[in-house]
Amino acid sequence: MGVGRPRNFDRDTALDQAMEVFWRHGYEGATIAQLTDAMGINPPSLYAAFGSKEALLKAALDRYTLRGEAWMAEVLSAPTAREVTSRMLMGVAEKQTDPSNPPGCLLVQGGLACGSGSANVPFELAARRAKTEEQLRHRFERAKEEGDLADSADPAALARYVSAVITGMSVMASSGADREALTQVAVVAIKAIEDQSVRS
Amino acid sequence: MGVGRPRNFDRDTALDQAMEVFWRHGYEGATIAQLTDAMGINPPSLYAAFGSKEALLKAALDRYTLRGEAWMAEVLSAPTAREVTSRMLMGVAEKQTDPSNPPGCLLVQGGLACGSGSANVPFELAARRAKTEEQLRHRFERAKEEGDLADSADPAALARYVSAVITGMSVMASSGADREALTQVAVVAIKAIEDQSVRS
DNA sequence: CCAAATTTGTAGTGCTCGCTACAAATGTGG
DNA sequence: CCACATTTGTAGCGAGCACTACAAATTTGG
Repeated sequence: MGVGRPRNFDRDTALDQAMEVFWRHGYEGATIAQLTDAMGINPPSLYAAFGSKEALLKAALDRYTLRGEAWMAEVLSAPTAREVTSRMLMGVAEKQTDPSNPPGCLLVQGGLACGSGSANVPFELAARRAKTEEQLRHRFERAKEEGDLADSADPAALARYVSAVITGMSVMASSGADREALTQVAVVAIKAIEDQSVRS
Repeated sequence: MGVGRPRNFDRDTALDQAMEVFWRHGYEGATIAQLTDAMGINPPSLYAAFGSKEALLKAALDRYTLRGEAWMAEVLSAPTAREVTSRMLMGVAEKQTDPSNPPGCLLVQGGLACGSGSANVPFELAARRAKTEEQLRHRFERAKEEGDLADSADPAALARYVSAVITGMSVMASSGADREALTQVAVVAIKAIEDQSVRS
């Protein structure tokens, strides 16, 4: 099997370091020098292991998604649309101000607008953000079938709304808002969903 | 007065072109070559008139703010907090999908995360976003005094909330959401404010 | 202990970046 | 018509970018 000199770094650990650099500086703002520095490797090792700066970003995004999957499953398993939204937004307020990570969300901080050479990075990030919205939409569709959301409710619109609030909170976090500020936003935002819930 | 060769471009017109480039590509993604191209001038003219790339951005931001001031005044002049929020969010849905501009909001697209050399650009943008939030907060404080918002309402939290929704809508717009999608978000978002309004 | 395979560290590559030196062009005041 | 002041266009500066050629180092298979 393993013929040749073995690599002396762990791929996933290095990826975590790269993730943090992209998170803090964005795709374009992150330089290969910063990345290799944080990852503790040299450029040839980076390119041998990941292929290119953009491929490294995608690998980091995959890992970012993976990291949140368990939490996301728990959020979606809440019994009602209101409770799903509450867990979601409260969790976001907490996670986006977790001091062990850069503030905000990598899928937003990574880059909304890029130079002509990296034009597809914003698309890539948008596509990944859309997945969360889609998961919420499916969950809200179920909530409507279960009679938990009002018949007049529009699951797609509600999912878009929650997704927009999450993104807004993410931007606020990245510009220094603390956990209390984000929690306040979450509390207000949940009221809009309560409004469309069938009271018990 | 005018001694020396006169410049043969209009400062504000050039600024509008620069604004569009920053809006579409972000601060870091916009190159001097793209900017001078769009502005129809050469680099020395740009630097003589504006000083640096970052100073050009600030001048463009000033103009961006100026451009929205009349609309903002009209929004804030609405009679109730609910109506202010409605005009605000509906207007945002419209403006951020106006095909005569790049989608989204320059204060977000300009850059949330930057490389180490442009670290203060995100701060500059955040400070300008905060001004809108502050205007909303003052308006909501007045609404509370006027008995239009419930005694239990927190004007600062509501302003933060509306500001977050605006930012979220802006990101959605920049990644291709159409006017209808944004309007749906606005409609849902307004319900959270209605919830804290004193019914008539 | 040698040959093949792979990674590592050094030291660059060509390119594009923001920015500017310089001289020609174009205006005003005397 | 002549200084003088300012802008313009050309051409290119040093720096930093993503990326890589290359040789030394380190492993396994025979």
